[in-house]
Amino acid sequence: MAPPNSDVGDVQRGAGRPRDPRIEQAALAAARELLVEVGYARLTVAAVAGRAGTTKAALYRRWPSLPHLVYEAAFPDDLLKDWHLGADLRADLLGIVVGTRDAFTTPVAAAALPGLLAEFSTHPVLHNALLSRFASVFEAIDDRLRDAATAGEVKAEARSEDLLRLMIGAALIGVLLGPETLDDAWAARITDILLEGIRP
Amino acid sequence: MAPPNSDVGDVQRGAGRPRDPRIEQAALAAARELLVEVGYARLTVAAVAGRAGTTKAALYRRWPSLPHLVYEAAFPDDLLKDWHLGADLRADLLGIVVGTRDAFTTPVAAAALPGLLAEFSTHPVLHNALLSRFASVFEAIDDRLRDAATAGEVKAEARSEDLLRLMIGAALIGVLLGPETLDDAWAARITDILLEGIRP
DNA sequence: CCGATTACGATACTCTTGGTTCCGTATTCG
DNA sequence: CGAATACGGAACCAAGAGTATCGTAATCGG
Repeated sequence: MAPPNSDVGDVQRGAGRPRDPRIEQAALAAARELLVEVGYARLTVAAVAGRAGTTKAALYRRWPSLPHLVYEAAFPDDLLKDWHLGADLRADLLGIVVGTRDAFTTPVAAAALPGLLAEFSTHPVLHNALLSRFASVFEAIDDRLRDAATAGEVKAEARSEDLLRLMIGAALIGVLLGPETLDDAWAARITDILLEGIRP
Repeated sequence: MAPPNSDVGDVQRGAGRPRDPRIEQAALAAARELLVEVGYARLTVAAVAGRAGTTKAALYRRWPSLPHLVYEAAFPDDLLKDWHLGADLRADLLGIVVGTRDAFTTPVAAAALPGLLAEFSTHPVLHNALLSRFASVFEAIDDRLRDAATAGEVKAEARSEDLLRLMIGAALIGVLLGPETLDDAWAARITDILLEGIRP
Protein backbone atom coordinates (compact mmCIF):
# COMPACT_ATOMS: atom_id res chain seq x y z
CA MET A 1 0.00 0.00 0.00
CA ALA A 2 2.96 2.28 0.56
CA PRO A 3 2.99 5.24 2.92
CA PRO A 4 0.83 8.31 2.38
CA ASN A 5 2.51 9.09 -0.90
CA SER A 6 0.99 9.66 -4.29
CA ASP A 7 -0.85 7.56 -6.80
CA VAL A 8 2.16 6.77 -8.91
CA GLY A 9 5.78 5.85 -8.43
CA ASP A 10 7.86 5.69 -5.29
CA VAL A 11 8.99 2.76 -3.22
CA GLN A 12 10.20 2.39 0.32
CA ARG A 13 13.72 3.06 1.59
CA GLY A 14 15.38 1.15 4.41
CA ALA A 15 18.96 2.29 4.61
CA GLY A 16 21.26 4.67 2.85
CA ARG A 17 21.08 8.39 2.45
CA PRO A 18 17.46 9.55 2.51
CA ARG A 19 15.98 11.50 -0.30
CA ASP A 20 15.94 15.22 0.09
CA PRO A 21 12.22 15.97 0.44
CA ARG A 22 12.74 19.50 -0.84
CA ILE A 23 13.66 18.17 -4.25
CA GLU A 24 10.28 16.55 -4.72
CA GLN A 25 8.46 19.76 -3.91
CA ALA A 26 10.81 21.87 -5.97
CA ALA A 27 10.36 19.57 -8.95
CA LEU A 28 6.58 19.64 -8.75
CA ALA A 29 6.58 23.40 -8.40
CA ALA A 30 8.97 23.79 -11.31
CA ALA A 31 6.83 21.50 -13.44
CA ARG A 32 3.75 23.54 -12.62
CA GLU A 33 5.46 26.78 -13.52
CA LEU A 34 6.89 25.47 -16.75
CA LEU A 35 3.61 23.87 -17.76
CA VAL A 36 1.94 27.25 -17.66
CA GLU A 37 4.89 29.06 -19.20
CA VAL A 38 5.77 26.83 -22.12
CA GLY A 39 2.99 24.25 -22.28
CA TYR A 40 3.09 20.50 -22.17
CA ALA A 41 4.68 20.00 -25.56
CA ARG A 42 7.74 22.10 -24.80
CA LEU A 43 8.20 20.83 -21.29
CA THR A 44 11.51 19.01 -20.92
CA VAL A 45 12.94 17.03 -18.06
CA ALA A 46 16.13 19.02 -18.18
CA ALA A 47 14.20 22.26 -17.81
CA VAL A 48 12.27 20.98 -14.81
CA ALA A 49 15.45 19.74 -13.20
CA GLY A 50 17.22 23.00 -13.91
CA ARG A 51 14.53 25.17 -12.44
CA ALA A 52 14.19 22.87 -9.47
CA GLY A 53 17.90 23.24 -8.87
CA THR A 54 18.65 19.57 -9.32
CA THR A 55 19.42 17.08 -12.09
CA LYS A 56 17.53 14.71 -14.31
CA ALA A 57 18.87 11.73 -12.39
CA ALA A 58 17.22 12.91 -9.20
CA LEU A 59 13.89 13.22 -10.99
CA TYR A 60 14.07 9.80 -12.59
CA ARG A 61 14.82 8.46 -9.15
CA ARG A 62 11.36 9.65 -8.10
CA TRP A 63 9.17 9.33 -11.17
CA PRO A 64 9.40 6.64 -13.82
CA SER A 65 8.79 9.11 -16.65
CA LEU A 66 7.99 12.70 -17.38
CA PRO A 67 4.24 12.18 -17.74
CA HIS A 68 4.14 10.70 -14.26
CA LEU A 69 5.77 13.80 -12.87
CA VAL A 70 3.43 16.04 -14.82
CA TYR A 71 0.42 14.12 -13.64
CA GLU A 72 1.36 14.46 -10.02
CA ALA A 73 2.12 18.14 -10.52
CA ALA A 74 -1.12 18.94 -12.28
CA PHE A 75 -3.52 16.69 -10.40
CA PRO A 76 -2.53 16.56 -6.74
CA ASP A 77 -4.47 14.37 -4.39
CA ASP A 78 -6.62 17.14 -2.99
CA LEU A 79 -7.76 18.56 -6.29
CA LEU A 80 -11.24 17.08 -6.05
CA LYS A 81 -12.78 17.79 -2.69
CA ASP A 82 -15.95 16.35 -1.28
CA TRP A 83 -18.95 18.51 -1.90
CA HIS A 84 -21.05 17.69 1.15
CA LEU A 85 -23.78 16.17 -0.99
CA GLY A 86 -27.19 15.71 0.48
CA ALA A 87 -28.77 19.12 0.43
CA ASP A 88 -30.79 20.30 -2.52
CA LEU A 89 -30.34 17.99 -5.50
CA ARG A 90 -29.79 20.86 -7.87
CA ALA A 91 -27.20 22.35 -5.55
CA ASP A 92 -25.45 19.00 -5.37
CA LEU A 93 -25.29 18.61 -9.13
CA LEU A 94 -24.20 22.19 -9.59
CA GLY A 95 -21.45 21.60 -7.09
CA ILE A 96 -20.12 18.69 -9.09
CA VAL A 97 -20.27 20.60 -12.34
CA VAL A 98 -18.49 23.57 -10.82
CA GLY A 99 -15.97 21.39 -9.03
CA THR A 100 -15.10 19.48 -12.17
CA ARG A 101 -14.83 22.67 -14.14
CA ASP A 102 -12.57 24.21 -11.52
CA ALA A 103 -10.36 21.15 -11.41
CA PHE A 104 -9.93 21.22 -15.18
CA THR A 105 -9.59 24.94 -15.73
CA THR A 106 -6.71 25.52 -13.37
CA PRO A 107 -4.00 26.99 -15.60
CA VAL A 108 -1.69 24.12 -14.86
CA ALA A 109 -4.40 21.47 -15.28
CA ALA A 110 -5.59 23.00 -18.52
CA ALA A 111 -2.03 23.00 -19.83
CA ALA A 112 -1.38 19.43 -18.77
CA LEU A 113 -4.68 17.75 -19.56
CA PRO A 114 -4.48 17.37 -23.34
CA GLY A 115 -0.97 16.04 -23.20
CA LEU A 116 -1.77 13.65 -20.40
CA LEU A 117 -4.84 12.35 -22.18
CA ALA A 118 -2.58 11.44 -25.07
CA GLU A 119 -0.17 9.61 -22.79
CA PHE A 120 -2.94 7.54 -21.29
CA SER A 121 -2.79 5.02 -24.09
CA THR A 122 0.92 4.56 -23.43
CA HIS A 123 0.77 4.71 -19.63
CA PRO A 124 -2.29 2.83 -18.37
CA VAL A 125 -1.12 3.51 -14.83
CA LEU A 126 -1.73 7.19 -15.31
CA HIS A 127 -5.06 6.48 -16.89
CA ASN A 128 -6.23 4.55 -13.89
CA ALA A 129 -4.75 7.09 -11.51
CA LEU A 130 -6.81 9.92 -12.91
CA LEU A 131 -9.89 7.75 -13.09
CA SER A 132 -9.54 6.80 -9.46
CA ARG A 133 -9.66 10.48 -8.65
CA PHE A 134 -13.26 10.39 -9.80
CA ALA A 135 -14.12 7.11 -8.19
CA SER A 136 -15.23 8.73 -4.96
CA VAL A 137 -17.22 11.30 -6.88
CA PHE A 138 -18.92 8.56 -8.82
CA GLU A 139 -19.85 6.68 -5.72
CA ALA A 140 -21.16 9.80 -4.07
CA ILE A 141 -23.26 10.81 -7.03
CA ASP A 142 -24.49 7.25 -7.37
CA ASP A 143 -25.75 7.18 -3.80
CA ARG A 144 -27.21 10.63 -4.11
CA LEU A 145 -29.09 9.66 -7.23
CA ARG A 146 -30.44 6.54 -5.63
CA ASP A 147 -31.79 8.56 -2.77
CA ALA A 148 -33.32 11.04 -5.16
CA ALA A 149 -34.92 8.19 -7.07
CA THR A 150 -36.60 6.73 -4.01
CA ALA A 151 -37.70 10.23 -3.10
CA GLY A 152 -39.29 10.49 -6.51
CA GLU A 153 -37.08 13.37 -7.55
CA VAL A 154 -35.56 11.61 -10.53
CA LYS A 155 -36.35 8.72 -12.82
CA ALA A 156 -35.48 5.33 -11.48
CA GLU A 157 -33.57 4.46 -14.64
CA ALA A 158 -31.31 7.49 -14.40
CA ARG A 159 -27.70 6.33 -14.44
CA SER A 160 -25.18 8.21 -12.40
CA GLU A 161 -22.47 7.14 -14.79
CA ASP A 162 -24.23 8.82 -17.69
CA LEU A 163 -24.64 11.93 -15.66
CA LEU A 164 -21.06 12.07 -14.49
CA ARG A 165 -19.73 11.47 -17.96
CA LEU A 166 -21.87 14.24 -19.35
CA MET A 167 -20.52 16.57 -16.71
CA ILE A 168 -16.89 15.65 -17.18
CA GLY A 169 -17.24 15.64 -20.93
CA ALA A 170 -18.74 19.10 -20.95
CA ALA A 171 -15.94 20.46 -18.78
CA LEU A 172 -13.31 18.69 -20.85
CA ILE A 173 -14.64 20.00 -24.13
CA GLY A 174 -14.70 23.43 -22.59
CA VAL A 175 -11.04 23.22 -21.69
CA LEU A 176 -10.09 21.90 -25.10
CA LEU A 177 -12.07 24.56 -26.92
CA GLY A 178 -11.25 27.48 -24.69
CA PRO A 179 -12.17 27.76 -21.03
CA GLU A 180 -13.27 31.36 -21.33
CA THR A 181 -16.85 30.25 -21.89
CA LEU A 182 -17.08 28.15 -18.75
CA ASP A 183 -18.48 30.78 -16.43
CA ASP A 184 -21.03 30.28 -13.68
CA ALA A 185 -23.89 30.85 -16.06
CA TRP A 186 -22.60 27.97 -18.15
CA ALA A 187 -22.47 25.76 -15.09
CA ALA A 188 -26.02 26.70 -14.21
CA ARG A 189 -27.29 25.96 -17.70
CA ILE A 190 -25.57 22.59 -17.84
CA THR A 191 -26.88 21.68 -14.43
CA ASP A 192 -30.40 22.62 -15.41
CA ILE A 193 -30.32 20.56 -18.57
CA LEU A 194 -29.04 17.50 -16.76
CA LEU A 195 -31.39 17.89 -13.84
CA GLU A 196 -34.46 18.28 -16.01
CA GLY A 197 -33.17 15.48 -18.15
CA ILE A 198 -33.45 12.96 -15.36
CA ARG A 199 -36.64 14.12 -13.69
CA PRO A 200 -39.49 11.63 -13.72
CA MET B 1 -8.97 29.17 -51.77
CA ALA B 2 -7.02 26.36 -53.37
CA PRO B 3 -8.58 23.55 -55.39
CA PRO B 4 -10.83 20.93 -53.80
CA ASN B 5 -8.11 19.70 -51.55
CA SER B 6 -8.10 19.18 -47.83
CA ASP B 7 -8.31 21.44 -44.83
CA VAL B 8 -4.59 21.65 -44.24
CA GLY B 9 -1.44 21.96 -46.25
CA ASP B 10 -0.89 21.98 -49.98
CA VAL B 11 -0.24 24.80 -52.38
CA GLN B 12 -0.66 25.23 -56.10
CA ARG B 13 1.65 23.89 -58.82
CA GLY B 14 2.20 25.48 -62.20
CA ALA B 15 5.05 23.70 -63.90
CA GLY B 16 7.44 20.90 -63.21
CA ARG B 17 6.81 17.27 -62.62
CA PRO B 18 3.40 16.73 -61.08
CA ARG B 19 3.01 14.92 -57.81
CA ASP B 20 2.18 11.30 -57.99
CA PRO B 21 -1.37 11.15 -56.63
CA ARG B 22 -0.93 7.56 -55.55
CA ILE B 23 1.61 8.60 -52.96
CA GLU B 24 -0.92 10.74 -51.14
CA GLN B 25 -3.41 7.91 -50.94
CA ALA B 26 -0.79 5.37 -50.00
CA ALA B 27 0.49 7.60 -47.22
CA LEU B 28 -2.96 8.19 -45.77
CA ALA B 29 -3.73 4.49 -45.92
CA ALA B 30 -0.41 3.62 -44.30
CA ALA B 31 -1.00 6.15 -41.56
CA ARG B 32 -4.43 4.70 -40.87
CA GLU B 33 -3.06 1.19 -40.66
CA LEU B 34 -0.19 2.14 -38.42
CA LEU B 35 -2.39 4.23 -36.17
CA VAL B 36 -4.48 1.19 -35.39
CA GLU B 37 -1.51 -1.15 -35.19
CA VAL B 38 0.92 0.81 -33.04
CA GLY B 39 -1.04 3.82 -31.81
CA TYR B 40 -0.38 7.49 -32.11
CA ALA B 41 2.59 7.61 -29.79
CA ARG B 42 4.63 5.05 -31.70
CA LEU B 43 3.71 6.31 -35.11
CA THR B 44 6.79 7.58 -36.94
CA VAL B 45 7.16 9.37 -40.22
CA ALA B 46 9.69 6.87 -41.42
CA ALA B 47 7.29 4.01 -40.77
CA VAL B 48 4.49 5.70 -42.70
CA ALA B 49 6.82 6.44 -45.59
CA GLY B 50 8.15 2.91 -45.55
CA ARG B 51 4.75 1.27 -45.63
CA ALA B 52 3.56 3.70 -48.27
CA GLY B 53 6.53 2.73 -50.40
CA THR B 54 8.00 6.20 -50.48
CA THR B 55 10.29 8.44 -48.45
CA LYS B 56 9.99 11.03 -45.74
CA ALA B 57 10.83 13.80 -48.16
CA ALA B 58 7.79 13.01 -50.28
CA LEU B 59 5.57 13.20 -47.22
CA TYR B 60 6.98 16.49 -46.01
CA ARG B 61 6.35 17.80 -49.52
CA ARG B 62 2.65 17.23 -48.87
CA TRP B 63 2.11 17.82 -45.19
CA PRO B 64 3.89 20.33 -43.00
CA SER B 65 4.18 17.93 -40.09
CA LEU B 66 3.20 14.49 -38.91
CA PRO B 67 0.12 15.64 -36.99
CA HIS B 68 -1.24 17.23 -40.16
CA LEU B 69 -0.92 13.95 -41.96
CA VAL B 70 -2.51 12.07 -39.10
CA TYR B 71 -5.35 14.51 -38.96
CA GLU B 72 -6.14 14.13 -42.61
CA ALA B 73 -5.87 10.37 -42.32
CA ALA B 74 -8.14 10.06 -39.30
CA PHE B 75 -10.69 12.76 -40.07
CA PRO B 76 -11.36 12.84 -43.80
CA ASP B 77 -13.70 15.42 -45.19
CA ASP B 78 -16.68 13.14 -45.40
CA LEU B 79 -16.54 11.82 -41.89
CA LEU B 80 -19.45 13.89 -40.69
CA LYS B 81 -22.39 13.62 -43.00
CA ASP B 82 -25.52 15.64 -42.97
CA TRP B 83 -28.30 14.01 -41.03
CA HIS B 84 -31.32 15.32 -42.93
CA LEU B 85 -32.57 17.16 -39.86
CA GLY B 86 -36.14 18.25 -39.73
CA ALA B 87 -38.09 15.17 -38.90
CA ASP B 88 -38.82 14.21 -35.32
CA LEU B 89 -36.74 16.30 -32.90
CA ARG B 90 -35.74 13.28 -30.91
CA ALA B 91 -34.68 11.46 -34.04
CA ASP B 92 -32.64 14.45 -35.09
CA LEU B 93 -30.81 14.67 -31.78
CA LEU B 94 -30.27 10.95 -31.68
CA GLY B 95 -28.80 11.15 -35.16
CA ILE B 96 -26.27 13.71 -34.03
CA VAL B 97 -25.32 11.71 -30.96
CA VAL B 98 -24.92 8.55 -32.98
CA GLY B 99 -23.08 10.34 -35.76
CA THR B 100 -20.63 11.94 -33.37
CA ARG B 101 -20.08 8.66 -31.59
CA ASP B 102 -19.48 6.87 -34.87
CA ALA B 103 -17.04 9.51 -36.01
CA PHE B 104 -15.04 9.22 -32.80
CA THR B 105 -15.15 5.47 -32.29
CA THR B 106 -13.70 4.51 -35.64
CA PRO B 107 -10.60 2.52 -34.71
CA VAL B 108 -8.37 4.97 -36.48
CA ALA B 109 -10.15 8.02 -35.07
CA ALA B 110 -10.07 6.62 -31.57
CA ALA B 111 -6.35 5.98 -31.91
CA ALA B 112 -5.61 9.42 -33.30
CA LEU B 113 -7.93 11.59 -31.26
CA PRO B 114 -6.08 11.83 -27.95
CA GLY B 115 -2.78 12.54 -29.65
CA LEU B 116 -4.30 15.12 -31.93
CA LEU B 117 -6.03 16.87 -29.07
CA ALA B 118 -2.65 17.28 -27.48
CA GLU B 119 -1.18 18.74 -30.63
CA PHE B 120 -3.93 21.31 -30.92
CA SER B 121 -2.17 23.65 -28.53
CA THR B 122 0.92 23.49 -30.73
CA HIS B 123 -0.87 23.52 -34.09
CA PRO B 124 -3.79 25.95 -34.01
CA VAL B 125 -4.38 25.19 -37.68
CA LEU B 126 -5.35 21.65 -36.83
CA HIS B 127 -7.50 22.87 -34.00
CA ASN B 128 -9.51 25.08 -36.29
CA ALA B 129 -9.64 22.41 -38.95
CA LEU B 130 -11.35 19.93 -36.68
CA LEU B 131 -13.63 22.60 -35.30
CA SER B 132 -14.71 23.61 -38.77
CA ARG B 133 -15.81 20.03 -39.29
CA PHE B 134 -18.46 20.69 -36.70
CA ALA B 135 -19.35 24.14 -37.89
CA SER B 136 -22.00 22.87 -40.26
CA VAL B 137 -23.36 20.60 -37.59
CA PHE B 138 -23.55 23.49 -35.20
CA GLU B 139 -25.39 25.63 -37.67
CA ALA B 140 -27.83 22.84 -38.49
CA ILE B 141 -28.57 22.09 -34.87
CA ASP B 142 -28.90 25.79 -34.15
CA ASP B 143 -31.54 26.22 -36.83
CA ARG B 144 -33.29 23.06 -35.80
CA LEU B 145 -33.44 24.21 -32.20
CA ARG B 146 -34.78 27.59 -33.18
CA ASP B 147 -37.58 25.94 -35.11
CA ALA B 148 -38.33 23.67 -32.20
CA ALA B 149 -38.42 26.67 -29.89
CA THR B 150 -40.99 28.51 -31.99
CA ALA B 151 -42.97 25.30 -32.20
CA GLY B 152 -42.94 25.18 -28.42
CA GLU B 153 -41.03 21.92 -28.34
CA VAL B 154 -38.10 23.26 -26.36
CA LYS B 155 -37.30 26.14 -24.08
CA ALA B 156 -36.53 29.41 -25.80
CA GLU B 157 -33.34 29.78 -23.79
CA ALA B 158 -31.96 26.44 -24.87
CA ARG B 159 -28.54 26.95 -26.43
CA SER B 160 -27.52 24.76 -29.28
CA GLU B 161 -23.89 25.25 -28.34
CA ASP B 162 -24.50 23.80 -24.89
CA LEU B 163 -26.28 20.87 -26.43
CA LEU B 164 -23.63 20.18 -29.02
CA ARG B 165 -20.84 20.38 -26.48
CA LEU B 166 -22.62 17.96 -24.20
CA MET B 167 -22.98 15.55 -27.07
CA ILE B 168 -19.41 15.82 -28.24
CA GLY B 169 -18.08 15.75 -24.71
CA ALA B 170 -20.00 12.60 -23.91
CA ALA B 171 -18.69 10.85 -27.00
CA LEU B 172 -15.17 12.07 -26.34
CA ILE B 173 -15.18 10.88 -22.77
CA GLY B 174 -16.49 7.59 -23.98
CA VAL B 175 -13.58 7.19 -26.35
CA LEU B 176 -11.05 8.19 -23.73
CA LEU B 177 -12.51 5.82 -21.16
CA GLY B 178 -13.20 2.90 -23.43
CA PRO B 179 -15.66 2.91 -26.33
CA GLU B 180 -17.12 -0.44 -25.46
CA THR B 181 -19.87 1.23 -23.45
CA LEU B 182 -21.06 3.48 -26.26
CA ASP B 183 -23.74 1.23 -27.65
CA ASP B 184 -27.08 2.27 -29.04
CA ALA B 185 -28.70 2.10 -25.64
CA TRP B 186 -26.17 4.62 -24.43
CA ALA B 187 -26.98 6.91 -27.33
CA ALA B 188 -30.68 6.63 -26.56
CA ARG B 189 -30.16 7.44 -22.89
CA ILE B 190 -27.99 10.46 -23.64
CA THR B 191 -30.47 11.71 -26.19
CA ASP B 192 -33.33 11.36 -23.75
CA ILE B 193 -31.53 13.25 -21.02
CA LEU B 194 -30.65 16.11 -23.32
CA LEU B 195 -34.07 16.23 -24.92
CA GLU B 196 -35.93 16.28 -21.63
CA GLY B 197 -33.39 18.75 -20.36
CA ILE B 198 -34.41 21.39 -22.86
CA ARG B 199 -38.13 20.83 -22.96
CA PRO B 200 -40.23 23.77 -21.80
C1' DC C 1 33.63 3.89 14.31
C1' DC C 2 32.65 0.89 9.94
C1' DG C 3 30.71 -1.06 6.14
C1' DA C 4 26.73 -1.34 3.36
C1' DT C 5 23.44 1.23 1.08
C1' DT C 6 21.40 4.90 -1.09
C1' DA C 7 21.06 9.84 -2.59
C1' DC C 8 23.37 13.74 -4.49
C1' DG C 9 25.36 16.83 -8.46
C1' DA C 10 27.79 16.61 -12.63
C1' DT C 11 28.59 14.84 -16.84
C1' DA C 12 28.71 11.96 -20.63
C1' DC C 13 26.37 8.87 -23.25
C1' DT C 14 22.86 6.13 -26.24
C1' DC C 15 19.00 6.06 -29.05
C1' DT C 16 14.97 7.59 -31.23
C1' DT C 17 12.70 10.79 -34.01
C1' DG C 18 11.05 15.02 -36.39
C1' DG C 19 12.53 17.59 -39.87
C1' DT C 20 16.02 19.31 -43.52
C1' DT C 21 19.17 19.07 -47.26
C1' DC C 22 21.56 17.31 -51.18
C1' DC C 23 22.07 14.20 -54.89
C1' DG C 24 21.16 12.34 -59.52
C1' DT C 25 17.18 11.31 -62.16
C1' DA C 26 12.47 11.77 -64.13
C1' DT C 27 8.52 14.35 -65.75
C1' DT C 28 5.83 18.24 -67.18
C1' DC C 29 5.11 23.04 -69.02
C1' DG C 30 6.09 26.77 -72.04
C1' DC D 1 15.33 23.02 -74.91
C1' DG D 2 15.24 25.19 -70.36
C1' DA D 3 12.91 26.11 -66.14
C1' DA D 4 10.59 24.12 -62.54
C1' DT D 5 9.20 20.52 -59.71
C1' DA D 6 8.79 15.72 -58.27
C1' DC D 7 10.97 11.34 -57.26
C1' DG D 8 13.92 7.77 -54.37
C1' DG D 9 17.89 7.50 -51.63
C1' DA D 10 20.68 8.87 -48.26
C1' DA D 11 23.11 11.74 -45.30
C1' DC D 12 22.49 14.96 -41.98
C1' DC D 13 21.04 17.95 -37.84
C1' DA D 14 19.04 19.08 -33.40
C1' DA D 15 16.40 17.94 -29.58
C1' DG D 16 15.13 15.33 -26.02
C1' DA D 17 13.99 10.97 -23.17
C1' DG D 18 16.19 7.97 -20.52
C1' DT D 19 20.59 5.53 -18.72
C1' DA D 20 25.12 5.13 -16.76
C1' DT D 21 29.33 6.52 -14.40
C1' DC D 22 31.95 8.98 -10.85
C1' DG D 23 33.25 11.00 -6.78
C1' DT D 24 30.98 12.58 -2.70
C1' DA D 25 27.60 12.89 1.14
C1' DA D 26 24.34 11.08 4.39
C1' DT D 27 22.02 7.47 7.03
C1' DC D 28 21.51 2.79 9.08
C1' DG D 29 22.80 -1.42 11.51
C1' DG D 30 26.29 -3.39 14.15
